[in-house]
Amino acid sequence: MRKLPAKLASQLYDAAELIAERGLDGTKIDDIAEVTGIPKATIYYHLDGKNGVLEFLLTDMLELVAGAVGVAVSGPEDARTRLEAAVVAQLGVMLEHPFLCRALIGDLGRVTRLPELAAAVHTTFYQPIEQLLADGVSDGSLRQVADPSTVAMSLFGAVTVAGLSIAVQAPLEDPAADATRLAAGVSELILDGLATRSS
Amino acid sequence: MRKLPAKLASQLYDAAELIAERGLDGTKIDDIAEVTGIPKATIYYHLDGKNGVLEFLLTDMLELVAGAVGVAVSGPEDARTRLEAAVVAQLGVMLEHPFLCRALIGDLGRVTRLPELAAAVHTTFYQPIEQLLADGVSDGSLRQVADPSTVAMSLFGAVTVAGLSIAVQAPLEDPAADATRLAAGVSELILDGLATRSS
Amino acid sequence: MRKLPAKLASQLYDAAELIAERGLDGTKIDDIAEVTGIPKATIYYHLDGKNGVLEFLLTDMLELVAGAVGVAVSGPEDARTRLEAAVVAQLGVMLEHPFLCRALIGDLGRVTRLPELAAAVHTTFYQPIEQLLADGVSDGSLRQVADPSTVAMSLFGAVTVAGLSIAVQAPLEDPAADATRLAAGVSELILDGLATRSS
Amino acid sequence: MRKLPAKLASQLYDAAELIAERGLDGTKIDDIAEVTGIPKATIYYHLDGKNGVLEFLLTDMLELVAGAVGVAVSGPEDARTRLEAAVVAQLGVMLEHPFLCRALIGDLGRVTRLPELAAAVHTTFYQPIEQLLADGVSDGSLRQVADPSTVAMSLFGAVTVAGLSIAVQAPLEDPAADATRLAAGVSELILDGLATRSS
DNA sequence: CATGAATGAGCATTCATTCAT
DNA sequence: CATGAATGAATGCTCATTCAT
Repeated sequence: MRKLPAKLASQLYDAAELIAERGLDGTKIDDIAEVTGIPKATIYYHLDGKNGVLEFLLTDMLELVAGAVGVAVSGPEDARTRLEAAVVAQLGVMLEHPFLCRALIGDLGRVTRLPELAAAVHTTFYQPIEQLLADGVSDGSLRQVADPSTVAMSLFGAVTVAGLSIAVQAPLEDPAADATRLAAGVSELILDGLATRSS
Repeated sequence: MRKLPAKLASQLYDAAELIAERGLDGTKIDDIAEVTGIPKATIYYHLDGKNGVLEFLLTDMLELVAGAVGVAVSGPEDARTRLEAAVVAQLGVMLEHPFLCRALIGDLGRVTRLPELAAAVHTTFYQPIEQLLADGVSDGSLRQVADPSTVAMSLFGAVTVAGLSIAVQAPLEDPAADATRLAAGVSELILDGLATRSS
Repeated sequence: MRKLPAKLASQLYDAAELIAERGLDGTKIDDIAEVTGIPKATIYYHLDGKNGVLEFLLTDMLELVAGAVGVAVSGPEDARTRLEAAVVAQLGVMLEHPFLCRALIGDLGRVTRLPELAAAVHTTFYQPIEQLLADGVSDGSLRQVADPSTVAMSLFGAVTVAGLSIAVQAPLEDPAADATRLAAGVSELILDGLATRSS
Repeated sequence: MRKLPAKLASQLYDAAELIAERGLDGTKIDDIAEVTGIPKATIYYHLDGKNGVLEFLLTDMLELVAGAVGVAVSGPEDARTRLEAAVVAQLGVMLEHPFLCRALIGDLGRVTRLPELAAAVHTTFYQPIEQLLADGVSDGSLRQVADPSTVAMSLFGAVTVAGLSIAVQAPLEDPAADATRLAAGVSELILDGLATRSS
């Protein structure tokens, strides 16, 4: 599992759509070899089998998300603002990589079973939210909730599912714009809630 | 694909854990035959192969969810109250059937590829929410949001992921209680939001 | 293997085309059940499985051939004339039952492996010819050949293959007429040979 | 379906007897793998499944026959002589490869269903005869017959069935000698016929 | 380094056959 | 007698993976 050459890496991305469409089990190494143009044995030479391909692809995307969200989260603003930024960041990456995104979710079971990926998913998606929640209580920009853990999970779900629902659709014209719009809708929900204010 | 006898149906449920744990592709028909006690050929006689098993199992759960949510949604109360009830209902069924639930999510990609299931998922989970959102605006119990479709999706995500995060854990002591608690946390988020009120 | 009711027998013939087309191994009992309209289990009740179906069908045809050839062979005429009549008779039955005929030949290997059928084929096709050859020498209507056994085999081949080549073709308009014409050609060959007479 | 290595090809011939004895359907790929010593998966790598094996085997034999008959047919002699030579040639190859020969006939139905084989059989066996018939009329060495097509078919049958009847028997001591003897008998029939000459 | 060739291990699916009613 | 339901047994084929070159 040496660090694979940039050229191969880029070719490998062509497999994401396949995997998103059919799942990893429904995708033969031969198929991957065909769409990427990389000989089957060469894939094996550089990566650790089929799971290795998925791992490579997703690790890559997770790093992207982690990076973008990391930046958003570590800004100087109050937690509420940073939360909004984080939502935009996550959705931005998701919509830029819809196939990877779908591959990740479509094979969530398998991802769960690959220890490294499972951990990375947790670190990438869930932890920053939890942190922001705590920060928000400290700086007064977010409410104290009764069950922060549940809320963090729900937040993650709210953002991710919204992103997915778009990612499943045909190639987007302008992913960045879509991400912003989507983020606005999601943020509205998670910040203000749905209930009407009695007063 | 005749309507399979009640006895077989009940036996078939014993396969859910297996599928949840390993994914459908990681589960051999032989394994299913073994844990359920149904001869392999008999499974094939009644169902359409491995996918058929999953389809049967999930269809069943979706009907359960649809039923429970349907009751909650069609009550006489205002939309906000019904929304809360729906959340409780969905989480209730999810926590009662954690394995089916995990199977559903772990193989989400496949579920998407099985047309009937995909449609059922949509009808079961998403549509009632969308309806409630509209109702709430009418009866004044819920805010008008800028992008109802995105919000509905997010809501669905918030509830479902929260439920899943619990379902993944070891067998629950008291699913009903957990569902109620979880629902409270989720409802708090989706109704009131996270932002502190300036006034 | 009781004597099966006439109605079933007639229905069973509808399976001949299937078997001719796909071979017995390529034909599922379910297929046979479907085209004949006889429930699968009923076929088993009356016949001895799949081979039983073939055996029934072919036995029937062999009896027909045996009968027709038998009549031709046992006439009062000289052997040469009776040989011609036998050729007409065999071809007549073959062309009347092209599907059975093709089934017989197409699965010749299997037929060979079913002892009763193998014997019946020998008795039906080969023995009468051998007998006529001997008769002809006695009554002076046929030449004495060096190797009667080989010649009998060749004769059988000449007649049968000619018949088959026609049977394979689309349904015949007038099987009897075709048989007569075909028989004339074959008889010309086997009686007069191809060589030009030097004197 | 790459051109398979000579070594494999030769090993594959060991499967002919099996197929001849049991038919292709009665022969498991595992059996073929065992007798040939070629791993099952390797057979699949080089050939197109079970049918592929038969196709390879028979194609090979047909080429042999075609070659031998081709030589006989294209000699400088008159058509009658060449016809005799062709008969010897065909029978020669048949008796040298009794198993292939039996496989061909035992699964004749299947052969018919494999387009390439069907065409090859026609080209190999039937066409040369038809040609010779025409040549013979031209050079005066063979009689003009009323229905050349039927006669060609019969000839083909006469030769082939005679060959088969021998091929079915246990391994021959001296195939070449047998072929010659057999050919003599067959040629006697097809050249001179059976009828006694009135004068 | 890269890869064409080869293969071990695995498994879903089929289907003939049985038998209780 | 006839048959719908059930299943034991069998097998063709796939595919991830290896390795010699």
